[in-house]
Amino acid sequence: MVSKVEGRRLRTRVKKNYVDDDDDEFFEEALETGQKWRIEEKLTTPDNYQGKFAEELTADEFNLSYIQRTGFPNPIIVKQHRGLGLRVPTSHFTIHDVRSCIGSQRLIDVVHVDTQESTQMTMKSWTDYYDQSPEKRSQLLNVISCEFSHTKLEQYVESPSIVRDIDWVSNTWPKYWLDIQAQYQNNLKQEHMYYPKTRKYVLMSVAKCFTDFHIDMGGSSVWYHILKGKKIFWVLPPTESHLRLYEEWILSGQQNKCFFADLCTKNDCQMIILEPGWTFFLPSGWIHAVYTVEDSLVFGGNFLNSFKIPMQIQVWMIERKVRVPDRFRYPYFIESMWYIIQHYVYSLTGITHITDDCLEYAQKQQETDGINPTTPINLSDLKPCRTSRLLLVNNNNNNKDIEQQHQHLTRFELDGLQTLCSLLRKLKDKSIPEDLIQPQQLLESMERLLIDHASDDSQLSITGQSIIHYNYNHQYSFDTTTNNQNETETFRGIKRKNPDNNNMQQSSFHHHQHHQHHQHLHPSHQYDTLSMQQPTTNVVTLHPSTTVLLSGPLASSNSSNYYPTPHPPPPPPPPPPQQQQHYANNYNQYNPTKSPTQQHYQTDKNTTAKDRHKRVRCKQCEPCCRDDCSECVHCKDMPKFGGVGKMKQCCLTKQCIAPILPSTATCQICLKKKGSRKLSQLKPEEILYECERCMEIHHLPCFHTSQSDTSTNEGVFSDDIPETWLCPKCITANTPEPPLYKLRPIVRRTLVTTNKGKNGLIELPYSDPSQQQHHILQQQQQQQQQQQQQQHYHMYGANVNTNLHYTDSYEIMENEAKKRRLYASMYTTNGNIDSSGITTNPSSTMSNNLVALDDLSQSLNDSDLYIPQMFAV
DNA sequence: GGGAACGTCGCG
DNA sequence: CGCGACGTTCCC
Repeated sequence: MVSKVEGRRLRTRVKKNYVDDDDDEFFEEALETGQKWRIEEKLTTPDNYQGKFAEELTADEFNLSYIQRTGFPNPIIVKQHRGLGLRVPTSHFTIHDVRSCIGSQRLIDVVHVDTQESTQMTMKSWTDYYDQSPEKRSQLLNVISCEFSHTKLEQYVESPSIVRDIDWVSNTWPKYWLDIQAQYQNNLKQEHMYYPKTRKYVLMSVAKCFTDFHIDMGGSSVWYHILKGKKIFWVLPPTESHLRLYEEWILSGQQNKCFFADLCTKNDCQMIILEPGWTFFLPSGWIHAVYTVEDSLVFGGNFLNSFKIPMQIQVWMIERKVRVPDRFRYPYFIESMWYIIQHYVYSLTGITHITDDCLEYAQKQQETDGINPTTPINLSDLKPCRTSRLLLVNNNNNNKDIEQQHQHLTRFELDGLQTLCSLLRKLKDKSIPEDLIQPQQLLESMERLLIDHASDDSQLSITGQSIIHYNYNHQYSFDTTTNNQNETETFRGIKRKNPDNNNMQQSSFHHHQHHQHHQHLHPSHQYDTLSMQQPTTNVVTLHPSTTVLLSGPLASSNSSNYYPTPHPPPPPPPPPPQQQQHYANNYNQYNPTKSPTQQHYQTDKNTTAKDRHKRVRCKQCEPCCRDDCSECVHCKDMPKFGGVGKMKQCCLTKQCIAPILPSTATCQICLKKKGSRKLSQLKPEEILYECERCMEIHHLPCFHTSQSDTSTNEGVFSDDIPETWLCPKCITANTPEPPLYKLRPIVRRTLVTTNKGKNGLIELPYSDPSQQQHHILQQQQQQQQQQQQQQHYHMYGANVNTNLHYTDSYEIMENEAKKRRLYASMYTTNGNIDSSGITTNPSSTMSNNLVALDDLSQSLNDSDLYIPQMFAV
């Protein structure tokens, strides 16, 4: 332990309130005497970090009422996540599954732990690195900023419902921007970010990774769920003195000389050890560092919320002051604030400041999604208007009604919104979203509302209900408990008269006609701080841990123009650009309006359903082997969980990662069926490959016998989907990539297990016996005394899936690749058996017509005609 | 709600 | 082991 931080004098002096940046002898002294600290020392001296901040709560206790009551002041640990509304895979989920879901070719930001600098690599390279034994890893690499919204992985992970209740993005950011993002997500040439894409991160860290002290961007709060591995956090509350000290520490640029927590007293910092299965919540502004004890897989997300506004703004100011590059700051921070006041004004008065186009788009989406075909508009989309006290008085309501209907705001919200309004006033017309009508009037409305609510009763504000809650992902939401009862009364006025008319002349969306729609754009809208420049990197991923990068190469980069300008809303969103793309990119796009494993195929209008080749679940991957979660919308509909069984859809957590060809799939040449044998039991020449473009299915020998004329080209095998390639024929013909919106669905088949436990009993994961009773009663009412009588319900047991064999999706693909190499070594291009026999060296495949994706990527470059997108690294 | 695909079981 | 009847799952 370096003595400088042990000295009492230093600790007492850090307590002083710093007034002047330049007058900081203490800090200089600490840095001068400092030398590179060693993490091992910090790990073995937990006594130095004895702060008592973190609270351990149950999932039930950490609810919205808790936040309304306390303002979420301290870190929270929830050890049993059941009841949080959190959805995560089982611990059998691996980073290879992550790779299968987000794509081998996906670029991810990787932190070099030694320097805390960040570079990019493909997901494939990352898994190769991770697979090495710790001794063989030449350096410590850490992935902490892989945002996976709009990929296939999205469906397996859902944030805790408390987060979704209060998160600004989920609740107030116009949905069409999210939809546009979804369409562009997998275009590697398209880097725009259309909303603060910070909701779902996967963190993959090998043992001994360390992330130095930092504050999450924009003062965002965080949730983490430790799926595997163990993490150690050092956390410090965002007090004035800590923040000041932190600022200086960052500006000193000498973080490696000094372990930040050692600048404070032992009661200022708490060391928290997080175990697998735990969920951790860190409030806004907390200064923290993280150490990874063992290889770990963590899911998490960053979110802004209305209970932490002053701290969010303070951190935003600090970031400005210490010049954190825009790309590492919370994107659209100011725009988010405009949207949140828009939402508050709307929720409290019923007046919307969002353009008609946006609302119309939301309405159309509802219709096309078919979520609620009988109602023209999603009711959770547009909350019933809460009547403000002022309006009620104006409407001559009596006092009793007023008090009953008045929506009380918490002190945290009132103070925060006050601060927020003053900031927006100061910024004048900067960074106002263009889809806001009359923003200055909106700001005034918000300020008037704050006066109106100044005397709100903090007790009455604890409602357990979120004022801003909007169920952003309705169809795939975990909890469907937020149904609105007040629908008819509130929304009777909502109807577009001229849906085809692009000119916004109607004001029928508004309950209060003093709104001037034709002035829909504020003349002085500007995007000074966020105007778009052509970026130089591929996929934008934000670094939630901003400041650790300050000393890196990116710190000096001019990225002030990193984010795109949000254009006026163009609903419906434009179709994605028609570019040639390799399936490695397309396949991992997740289209939430379709079945979650439907990203594989193109649609051809000329082909009928009969011509299509369907896919079935592999029955080996982690999701295939799970039990029904009992909590998702599909499960809740199932009769065995008390539902009516109308949806008849597979559990959302059980969507197959690596769907395979069905046993009825037939080779186009020899007409032989695949049969019921497992993929692993097939000989190399017996494996069927389906071309992702022409959809034809062949055995490799059959293909090469029949296609000797195209032998100059090589097939490209998928790294992510079994039994899939891009056939040489399509490469030669340069068959165009079908547009994304024509992606063809696949069919999944029978499950590998039923949910019948021992003795045919069904296990129900109820933690509360009364809830269980309730469902049994429901069941009995619905089913009468039919054959259901022999079904008994048991508490959820710990012995889940004990007799199942999980196979890593990577294993499946590796197995396939091995066989391919074997095949390639045995057969020459024209299908004759090569007398040289088996070759184990993979590089020998280069001499054949079959190469793995990676081999090919080495032999071609950007200008190659066939699959240019895959090399966009 | 139809119906394809597939698992299970009994029979030969 | 192959076959058909039957039940289940779940895409459409």
